[in-house]
Amino acid sequence: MGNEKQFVQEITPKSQDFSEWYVDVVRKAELADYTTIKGCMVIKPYGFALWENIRDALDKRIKATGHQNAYFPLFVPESLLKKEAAHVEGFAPEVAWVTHGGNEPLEERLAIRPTSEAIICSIYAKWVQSYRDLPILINQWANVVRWEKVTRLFLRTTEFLWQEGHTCHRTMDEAQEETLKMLRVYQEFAETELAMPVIPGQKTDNEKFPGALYTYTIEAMMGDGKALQAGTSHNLGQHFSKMFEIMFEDEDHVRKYVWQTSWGVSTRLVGGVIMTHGDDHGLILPPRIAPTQVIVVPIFQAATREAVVAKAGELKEHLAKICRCEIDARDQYTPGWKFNEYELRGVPVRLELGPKDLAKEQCVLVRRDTREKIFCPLTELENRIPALLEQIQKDMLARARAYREENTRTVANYDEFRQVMEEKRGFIFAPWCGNGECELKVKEDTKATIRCLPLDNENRVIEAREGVCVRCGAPAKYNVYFARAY
RNA sequence: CGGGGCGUAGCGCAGCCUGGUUAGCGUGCCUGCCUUGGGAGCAGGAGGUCGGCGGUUCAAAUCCGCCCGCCCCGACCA
Repeated sequence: MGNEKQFVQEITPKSQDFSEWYVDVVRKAELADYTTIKGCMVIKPYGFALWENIRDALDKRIKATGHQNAYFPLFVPESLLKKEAAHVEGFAPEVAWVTHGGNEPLEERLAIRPTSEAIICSIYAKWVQSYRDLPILINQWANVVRWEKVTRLFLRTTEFLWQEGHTCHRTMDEAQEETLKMLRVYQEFAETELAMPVIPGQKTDNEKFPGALYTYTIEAMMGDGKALQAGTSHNLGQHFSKMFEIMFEDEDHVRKYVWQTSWGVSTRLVGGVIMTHGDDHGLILPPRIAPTQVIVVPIFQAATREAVVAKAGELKEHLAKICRCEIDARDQYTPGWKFNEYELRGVPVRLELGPKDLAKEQCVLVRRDTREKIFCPLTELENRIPALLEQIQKDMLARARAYREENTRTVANYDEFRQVMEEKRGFIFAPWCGNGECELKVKEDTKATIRCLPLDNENRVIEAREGVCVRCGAPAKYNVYFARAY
């Protein structure tokens, strides 16, 4: 165990410095690294494989709900970006501009998209003529650029990858239905695939998207008790359609503006997965998105090498048909080294096979999440592995949910609110009067913001029937989640 | 963008205060032997514009100035 102690020193313990722990894990698990460009990271093959799995799982859901993928330009002419006032105001400080083409100054400078509402709306205006053209249900996977002052690997980088859905509808009700449908898609996706429990809710006016009528969010709790906005879905109303003149002639011969939505999640989710599940040994990846689900580590001496490696290779070939399975038979690394390496990388299950196992026709399975060892007859592997992966996925979600519940508190008064936010962090579920000024004051006092107004099963914001605002004492309108956020 | 910390081999660091041979240590890397059930051992070897630019000096990793990057804490954001 002395060796383990030494190894663990390579990663800053979570409890000692969560931020350092996070950076250590990202870099040592080879998810990403810094580059020579400020705020821009390189997503390394292992990190990108993880992102691809996340992307593919979500892409299936986006298509299953009737959307099609398309691709729009990277550049947004300044005149387009400026059309929607709140929108341009919100994004102005973080827009990167292209001013030259080769050596020639451009007549009009081009924004590199911080988000694509402007460019997409300008094109939708040409596509929509009749109510028969609606709805338009399009998604794009793209990179966007936001000139952030403070960046963090995956959580906030200057350039990041995401998907952005952009839809047009005939009525307000239809747009609202779409907005909430996609919010629930995000929730189901986060919980099923990422094992990341989230709270779906509505953003306050202070926190909503620039240009949106309503913004909805899924909020997750990270291992340090801070909140992560893991996805957003906006009802854009007619703000953009009016500015970009996206109009259709309805059945009643009246020309009307379309009702729009947009919704997105980004590579930030990778950061969320790390901070939801990781421990002092490194990453813990949910099986459904783990690039490698089972790593086979053969253990051998010179005399047993041939037999063990042959059998291990056979097992790997067999398992590769039912899961993402790899083998590491390199002999320049000891088994112990490999154990630590694959734990650091968060591989859900390790399969050890040594001479003793071979004699008994069994192997050792080790769960990454609990580090529990399980002896398994080789003949049962085919059944045990899928069940074990499912069990790990389920347990990870349950564990994350339990952690969130433990760290979600109610408080008796504002003094206690401040104390909890200072000492324990986590979420505070508290009554609020609905006044934005009150919200800002809380932020000033405690750095906590209202993460969301939670929704009931009918997707309605839950109104408070009793109680008074945790800060001002006025009658409460809503019960909301407060937290410090990433 | 303000306050603090850091920047020396792939990674982790010492050296800097008090300038002076060929810049060192651990680990990793390469070669060979040997090993392999929780980051093994021995021998040999390669690897550095000391973050960048400028200044002071006979002489700068070391002193001074400016800039860049990363981390932490605050103001803004997926």
